Amino acid sequence: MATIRDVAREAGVSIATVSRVFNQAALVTEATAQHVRAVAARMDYWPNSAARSLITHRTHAIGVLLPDLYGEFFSEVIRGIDLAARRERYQVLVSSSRANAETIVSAVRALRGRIDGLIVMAPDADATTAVREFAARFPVVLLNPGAIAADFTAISIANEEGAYAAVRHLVTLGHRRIAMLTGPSGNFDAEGRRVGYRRALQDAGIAWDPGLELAGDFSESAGFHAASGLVRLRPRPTAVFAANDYMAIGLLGALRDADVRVPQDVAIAGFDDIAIAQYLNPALTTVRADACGLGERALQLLVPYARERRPAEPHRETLAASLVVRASCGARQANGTTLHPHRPGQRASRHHDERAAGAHDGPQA
Amino acid sequence: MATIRDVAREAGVSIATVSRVFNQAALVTEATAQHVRAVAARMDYWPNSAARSLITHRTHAIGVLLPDLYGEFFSEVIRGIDLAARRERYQVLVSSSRANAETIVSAVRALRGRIDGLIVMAPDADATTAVREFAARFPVVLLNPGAIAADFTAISIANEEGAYAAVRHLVTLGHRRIAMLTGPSGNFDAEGRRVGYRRALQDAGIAWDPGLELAGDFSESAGFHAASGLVRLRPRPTAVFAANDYMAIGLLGALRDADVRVPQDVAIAGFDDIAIAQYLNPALTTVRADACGLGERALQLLVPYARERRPAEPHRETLAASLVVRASCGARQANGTTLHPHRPGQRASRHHDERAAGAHDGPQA
DNA sequence: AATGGGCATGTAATCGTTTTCATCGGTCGC
DNA sequence: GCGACCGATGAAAACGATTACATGCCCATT
Repeated sequence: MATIRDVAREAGVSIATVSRVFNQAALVTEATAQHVRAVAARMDYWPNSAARSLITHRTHAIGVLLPDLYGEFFSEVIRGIDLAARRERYQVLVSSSRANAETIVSAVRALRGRIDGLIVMAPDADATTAVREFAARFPVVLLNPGAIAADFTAISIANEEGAYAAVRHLVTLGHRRIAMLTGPSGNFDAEGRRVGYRRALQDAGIAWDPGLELAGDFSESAGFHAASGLVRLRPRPTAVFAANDYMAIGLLGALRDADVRVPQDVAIAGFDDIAIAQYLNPALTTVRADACGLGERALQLLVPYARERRPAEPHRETLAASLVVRASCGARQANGTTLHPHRPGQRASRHHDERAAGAHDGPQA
Repeated sequence: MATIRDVAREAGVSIATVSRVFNQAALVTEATAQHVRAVAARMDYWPNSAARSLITHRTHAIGVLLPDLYGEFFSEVIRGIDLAARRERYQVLVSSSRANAETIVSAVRALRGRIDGLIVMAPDADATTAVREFAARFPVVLLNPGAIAADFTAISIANEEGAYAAVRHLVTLGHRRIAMLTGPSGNFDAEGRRVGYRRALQDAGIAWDPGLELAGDFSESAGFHAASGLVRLRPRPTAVFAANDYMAIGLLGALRDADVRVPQDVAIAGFDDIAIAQYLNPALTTVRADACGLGERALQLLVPYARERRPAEPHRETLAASLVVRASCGARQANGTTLHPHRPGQRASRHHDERAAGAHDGPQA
């Protein structure tokens, strides 16, 4: 592989000149520049990034730390980050880890020196505290952290408002006995959604019943298993708000097996609007969380700090989550499972149905 | 940030010794080593990877080039790669690009010097030729390339055998008029599946009817739109094999709107076994392609070459694809949409139903 | 004609490692 | 008791770029 020295010799200039040509930095005669570029192209030269980052202290790469590379939500987040990174000409180094503090610290350590900034998905307190110290002297943006991360730069989904909108929708349809299938305790998203659920009940003048909060863990099987507990409740709830779509899907499957009709016997709403939500039968009413946009925005936020390699200043942003009304709650569109495909693409194109009641419809947090 | 020099001074040894301690390479007294490690830990020292790779010519990172970061298949592939990379202590640099040759070349160029090896998803001829030259002098593993990539190291899904198994299943159920919803022309996966479809018909003594091959592009909307053409065919096909699950899902949605019953009026089979296939109504009979395993295996294959930085020797591997029988084809499990959730996890755990008829059941290719 | 300024280019120091080779005790064999 | 050897450590030369500073050169100004 040709080095800058080879190119310089071949082009009859000094290495400084070659360097300048490749950094469009300074004043080089256009003629010289063109000549150098031609020689470099002929020799198939490209600056060695290790040498470059050794002296500049910049890698032009950002790291992404995720609790686990599983499920559509994460993959959409990565897609958003990648999209924005391509625009900004940054490389993306992904690293998943079990969500415990220890592995996060070791992952951060392994990334050190390879990246200019870091995006961390911090779904619980453990993850947040693990990067706290690091973030004090390095550009870090957190995704969906809880309130404890007040001194970070962070961006989150409007969990509470989204959940509020979903539950209010159920209330509007006449439901009074509304159960919730919660996410794992300690998970910030899960907590936010639970809070939104309770607030919506309260605002509707419905007394909160702890017996109606069924414990889940965001997995399909949790939704599946929750069904048996659900149908045993007396009186049986007429509606269920699941903290995410996967659980709603599991629940839907189990209810079908148990011959409980949705939405006639029980209305169901989820959260996330994963791609298949609209293809379920009945199509799932859910809250759309723009995971891709979340990733994109996180990178945008990070880049200026990454460029200067200074810790990000505390700043919080929230991405609206909007309610998507479909058939599973029995709203007027109940029979209108009509799909409106457009935007053809490779493998999976994403279609968006009619949106209703944005998160902003809910009361201010 | 402390450098090796600081640690050496503080520990009262030379930098060579510190370096040796961190590379567990050579003979250093255990006492010295412990002391150095203690000092390093106290100073929060970690070797600078740029300096390291400048001199060793190794980055301990591998690149992943995907046509687009969209859809579950890709995200599962990345997950597999990440899983294996973590075991091998390699970092993963992901880079998506439109699948045309030009952007692939520029992506490869941007990755150069940052990675020790590269995994390329090469769904068509363009992508394959674009990396051909590069692969001659750099470790590259291709994912799902077509036959033209004979001189590469590559690993693929048994598209043809999987499709064969699916169509044979339909034949076994008594179907004679079986349509296929194809993938984009030029796409290797799509081609392989089409070939498997035709061969299964031929082996069953069913004449091939070009009118039964409906053009699709792997998107849900393609499946949706194909429905109208399908129901207009006379006599109407009694079964449809869709080249991937997304199209099967779109088709399912459209047929529901058109009041065509599945599987009673039309049986449907897909390909990929995406996570939600089992939750559809009816649950989708499909071919399980182990995307995660594909990614894992690709990394395993790549690592030895990456370590030595020598081009991979041509070697091809095929990952079996197995038929998963569910209700959408009306097999005996038709009413048995029972789910068997297990393996609870974060967000999305993946459940596997009973498998039947592995790809190996099909005749040898 | 001498001086100064600006612009293009070159020289050399530097980034933080790894690694070759030299050095230096100490032990062993005789 | 002495040379050979061996095992631990150190000194210094890479690796391939960036960039501060020095150096000419040319032209304009006086």
